[in-house]
Amino acid sequence: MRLLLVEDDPLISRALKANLEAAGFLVEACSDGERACALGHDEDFDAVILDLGLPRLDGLSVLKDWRQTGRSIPVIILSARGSWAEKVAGIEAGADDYLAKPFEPPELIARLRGLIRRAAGRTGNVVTAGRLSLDLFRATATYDGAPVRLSPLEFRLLDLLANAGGRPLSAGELGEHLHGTDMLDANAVEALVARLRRKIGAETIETRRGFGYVLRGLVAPS
Amino acid sequence: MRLLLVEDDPLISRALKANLEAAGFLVEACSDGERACALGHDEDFDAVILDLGLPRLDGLSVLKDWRQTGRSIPVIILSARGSWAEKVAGIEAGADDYLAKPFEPPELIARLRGLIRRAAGRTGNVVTAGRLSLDLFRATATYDGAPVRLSPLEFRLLDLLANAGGRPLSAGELGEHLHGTDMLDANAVEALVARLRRKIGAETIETRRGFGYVLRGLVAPS
DNA sequence: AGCAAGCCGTCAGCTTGATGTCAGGCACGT
DNA sequence: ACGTGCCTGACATCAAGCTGACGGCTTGCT
Repeated sequence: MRLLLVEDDPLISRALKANLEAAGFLVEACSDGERACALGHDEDFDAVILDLGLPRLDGLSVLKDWRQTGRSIPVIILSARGSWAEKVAGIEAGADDYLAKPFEPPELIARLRGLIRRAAGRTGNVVTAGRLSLDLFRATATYDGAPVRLSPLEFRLLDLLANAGGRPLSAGELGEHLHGTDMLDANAVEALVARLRRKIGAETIETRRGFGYVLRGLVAPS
Repeated sequence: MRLLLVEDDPLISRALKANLEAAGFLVEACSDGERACALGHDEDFDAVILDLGLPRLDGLSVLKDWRQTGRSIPVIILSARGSWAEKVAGIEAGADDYLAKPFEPPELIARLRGLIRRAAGRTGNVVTAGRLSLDLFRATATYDGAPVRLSPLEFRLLDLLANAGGRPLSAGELGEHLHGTDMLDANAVEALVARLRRKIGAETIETRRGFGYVLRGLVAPS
């Protein structure tokens, strides 16, 4: 988990960095708005902690710039001022969360985890659908956090559903894509689905009679 | 924008509801955990405002239940207690945001807008006709925001009407297009329409005696 | 090689929801 | 008022899907 910490007060920055690293994050710190803006564009972070009072370029402006150029990194805003008008401005600028100083590091960490978990569904190789999460790159799956052993076909089936973005895929379609050459018999797919359901929970794969199968609770990867 | 407001204090609930409605939200209020849980499962909301201290079923439990069963509705938690341990628990249970009482309604509204905007993610090609909306991509429909289960033929029937751009389609025409090969009996179409009306509201499909059927309040997709 | 384990296509029986049909009942246009 | 055209509740069918069982195969280990 790689974080960008943008905070001009060196004391706070250092303390926070230590805290976050202790929590297992990889932290990149920077202290002015322009550099933050550039880093946000050039590198990939799982989340950003953004202070509002910054030299050279205000935090809100940095955020707006990212959002306007399509960067969708999760951003949590820090501010010394606790007025709700501030918060509103931050959220409207596209922040994903807001935290007023002073705050307890554990809260920040919890919020970061929440943000990252939620953002994971739409970024990179991890897709979540309800209690299931798939790492498409490493070909692994977890259910309720516990790893699940999936056979190759089972995994590809889930992969297809996950990448369908909510469109129901019929047994026919699935069979076609699963078995490159000939179409797999529809019943074979049904059997596969049955076996999968036993592993990852029946509710995860929803049947839409006449349409096909859909992953329930899918966070669309866009 | 349809909201579910879960709050047991009738005073707060009423005031908040008024505020939110003034802000243009459609608000459904309920005051106990079990009902909230059921509503969250059965209907579709754009976001949920969830109080923690609830009779019959605690707010956190409600939230966990939703998350475990794959409901990914944005949830913002309210709590009288402002301890960060509380917040952490809420966020780890899957809340998308947290607000401590007392708070200013405008802040709640701003946060809600932020949440909904972020969750909106992918909408796809959606057609609306009055209180009905059809997602042609996902083959789903909602009526007043609540999901409606449609059979394949029902869905295709609506699809045809939606793409007719206001021209009335006779039972004969519909029967022809619906059943690729032979023409479907006109009465079969009538029966289909009847079933459909029971699901999506009688006023949505208008009968033009002698001409056919039209979707009322259709918004052209192109 | 010999054996056990795991993967996966096929079958057959069963459950459930989808849909065509029928027979009246209602309503609108004249 | 009257006669089509439309609406609908009930029913009969039937296809879509679900499962448990089985057996052929491949893989890995001894």
